[in-house]
Amino acid sequence: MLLATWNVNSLKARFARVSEWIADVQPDVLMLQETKMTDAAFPAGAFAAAGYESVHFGEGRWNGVAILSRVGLESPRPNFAVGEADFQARVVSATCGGIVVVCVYVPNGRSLDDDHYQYKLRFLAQLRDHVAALADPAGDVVIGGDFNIAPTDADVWDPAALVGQTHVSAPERDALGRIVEWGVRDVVRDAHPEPGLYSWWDYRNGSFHRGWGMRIDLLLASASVAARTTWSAIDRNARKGEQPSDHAPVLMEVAAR
DNA sequence: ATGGTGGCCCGGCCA
Repeated sequence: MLLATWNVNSLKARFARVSEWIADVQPDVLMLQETKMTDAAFPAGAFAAAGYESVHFGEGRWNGVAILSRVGLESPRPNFAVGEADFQARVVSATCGGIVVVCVYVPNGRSLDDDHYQYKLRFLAQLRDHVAALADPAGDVVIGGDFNIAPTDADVWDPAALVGQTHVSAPERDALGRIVEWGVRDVVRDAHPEPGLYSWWDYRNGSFHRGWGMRIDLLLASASVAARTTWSAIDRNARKGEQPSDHAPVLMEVAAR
């Protein structure tokens, strides 16, 4: 079973590229972030024609998350299962092929002194509680998405350039750590210890070609899924070419139980 | 590295 996550930075702008990528890669489960569309605008029919059930949780201009699956899609759930509903469309969950799939678009944070950064930290705490309410760490769970956090300094091109900024600060890394401690592993990092592995590059300054990237899109799997993960990768080729997203898809292959 | 891009939608926000 091939699972993937991709921040597409507008599904409307990226629909052709996403469709081509799906046809080429044939993922069984695909988590999308930043669809930037309403539920009414979500092209569920086109995905159904390609063999995928889907659930979309959108708001329109910003955010928006979705799960596509061709191995079944049960118990679709927009937003958080515990606490107050988030005011933005940033998390959607479902069970696909026996795996509890949580697709998340974590707030950016903007800057450490911004209210949005405090929102990011609250969001991460609630995400941990959400996952704990929906799933058992002894079961099959994958939390995938754009976390807007580089877990360690090995996940950024130049740690010195980012001191004092979001994505690398200790509080957000700790908040991510509390999700990991609940019972998931960063399967891409487990398989690829080398530095220079990134999933996002700023559109500005030729960052992609200069290698100025960060690994902020993650696939976090429970122990049983991680143990059956046979392959994982970041498809940086998808960051090339005409009208790319600023994020690359991240993939993992899981053997049957 | 503090913005030279790109998405929303059409001036300004967001990443």
